[in-house]
Amino acid sequence: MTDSTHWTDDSIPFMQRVYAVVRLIPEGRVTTYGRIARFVGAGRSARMVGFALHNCPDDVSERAHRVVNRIGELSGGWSWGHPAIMRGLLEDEGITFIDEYQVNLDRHLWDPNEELDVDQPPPTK
DNA sequence: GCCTTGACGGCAA
DNA sequence: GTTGCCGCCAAGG
Repeated sequence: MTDSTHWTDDSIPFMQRVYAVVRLIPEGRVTTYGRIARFVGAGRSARMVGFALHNCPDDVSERAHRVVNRIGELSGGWSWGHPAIMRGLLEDEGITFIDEYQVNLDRHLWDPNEELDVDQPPPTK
């Protein structure tokens, strides 16, 4: 395939790659910033992932609550106004928590590196 | 145009 | 095993 658009395509803005991954997060699953960063070829730039989501469009914001840090904690829960809102959304999707604001990654972790293929181009919305 | 901050992660001490 | 620092890249002041 002569796909000019793949996950590690340099012609695609980093933030846009992050948005694409977030949009593909299945309902009832969670992922981490580091996993996404590594998948898009950002390596250790997990910080950018969070920063990208801070300026994300509304459609991505709808799925951003499924993105947590490496320990499954609701890092910037206050970005939605209150972490309880985020927790409620996750619980409604069937996500279980090992703590008040810490999800059970061992049970719901969705790793793009495992579930997706770099050769499979994003929707490129 | 330069410096600081930022939804984090990994490694070193 | 825990705490702290540095690194990553981008955007705002």
